[in-house]
Amino acid sequence: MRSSSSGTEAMPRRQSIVDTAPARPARRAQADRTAGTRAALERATIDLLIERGWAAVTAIEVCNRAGVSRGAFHHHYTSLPQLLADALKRLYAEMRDEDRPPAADLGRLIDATWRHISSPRFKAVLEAWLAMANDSSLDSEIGPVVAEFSNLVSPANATTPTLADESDRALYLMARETLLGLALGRATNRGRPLGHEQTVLTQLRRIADHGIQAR
Amino acid sequence: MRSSSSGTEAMPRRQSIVDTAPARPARRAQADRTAGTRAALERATIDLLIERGWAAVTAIEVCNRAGVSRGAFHHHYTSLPQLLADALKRLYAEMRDEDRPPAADLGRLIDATWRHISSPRFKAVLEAWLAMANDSSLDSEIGPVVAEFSNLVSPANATTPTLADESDRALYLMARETLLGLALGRATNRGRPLGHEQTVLTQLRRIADHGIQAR
DNA sequence: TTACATACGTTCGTCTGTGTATGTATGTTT
DNA sequence: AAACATACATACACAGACGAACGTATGTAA
Repeated sequence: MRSSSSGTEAMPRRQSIVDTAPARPARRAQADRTAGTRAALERATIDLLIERGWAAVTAIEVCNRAGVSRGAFHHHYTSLPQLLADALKRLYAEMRDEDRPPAADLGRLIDATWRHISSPRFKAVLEAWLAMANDSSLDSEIGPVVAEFSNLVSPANATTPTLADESDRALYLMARETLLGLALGRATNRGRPLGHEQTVLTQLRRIADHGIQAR
Repeated sequence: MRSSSSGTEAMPRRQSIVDTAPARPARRAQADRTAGTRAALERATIDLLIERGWAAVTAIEVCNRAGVSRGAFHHHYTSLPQLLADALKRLYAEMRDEDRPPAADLGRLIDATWRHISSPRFKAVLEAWLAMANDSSLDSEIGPVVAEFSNLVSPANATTPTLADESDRALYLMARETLLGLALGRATNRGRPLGHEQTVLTQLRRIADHGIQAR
């Protein structure tokens, strides 16, 4: 519900100058309550998404976990997908804030990508991707947010100046898929790295560092 | 209901020799019906799993798609997870039957793995993996089947004689993760390959063919 | 302090899905 | 052809989840 304070839009006011400076410096406590419960709900949503998958994210479960009533939930969000969308937005914002300036070379770029992908929170992104592929009606509500995620960890990065070199670009694209494979392995292993993860990572790093040879 | 019925069969029969050779060569038609509807249900299950994901695989949907009644379904399977398990077993059998003798070199081994992973049906495996990670109670019913899948496309292959060489083994493990990343990309793209898939595949093949160099 | 807006709680009807009878038809055996 | 088993259908009872409607409490402005 937009806070377009009542009446303002329709009738011509005599002293409209007066409220041109609403400058409401108060309005804090309420806003804080709102921010608090919204944060609680959205965090509970993401946690649930990571721990038990998309289908388990039900309004009831989220509310229980966040410690708020279903009424409170419905006061802040019109529907469950709405909550999902906002929760993913928050997650995206958090992950992006941790982002560092663009990496200088291929190795560091891969490291940066791995930093994102290896986070436990990345499972939430996986779940969102799958959910969208499985139910196209979600596209309208959470599509835009998910698209932003793809930018965080995506071939779009592959156009950065760092990858001007064509073969570096191909190498990065490949590395990204490898890392996604590892993330998938973690996701299907309750977040724990698989046994061969280190082997794969060092192999990948070696390739990134030394390029390709004929043997 | 056990047929411990009225006396008749309890009495010693005069020509009991007659039924000592039951040798029922008939029993065809019924068996065919059974096989037919079971196949229909299991195929519908897999199709649904691929198209709309784990959560969408509901008994009602499966029955509608297979064109059988819910009663028929419950006649053949005690529960929905039971059907899922049998459907996955069938899928596994199909994929394994297409398997060829072990590849001779690293490149062919990667190709063979990619043949499995790039199949549209692989999305069903992905869904099963995620579902099991999200709901541990599924472990008892579909856990064993899913474990067999892991054998089809897994590091277990990495112990084949073909990969006696240690660096080949590491390379294969990495390649497998890369391919899984690509499969994930297809799954989240409604089965269509992503734009950079070919780039990644040729890059991967080049590495497998030529090894690593210092540049 | 009155008047209102916002935040939250509770109850309700509905829908979808599941498994359990119980009925009926079609094979199968003797 | 009678007796039985198997295959399938319909009806029912129940559980979980959703959104709407309505109630209450607590901040906020006049």
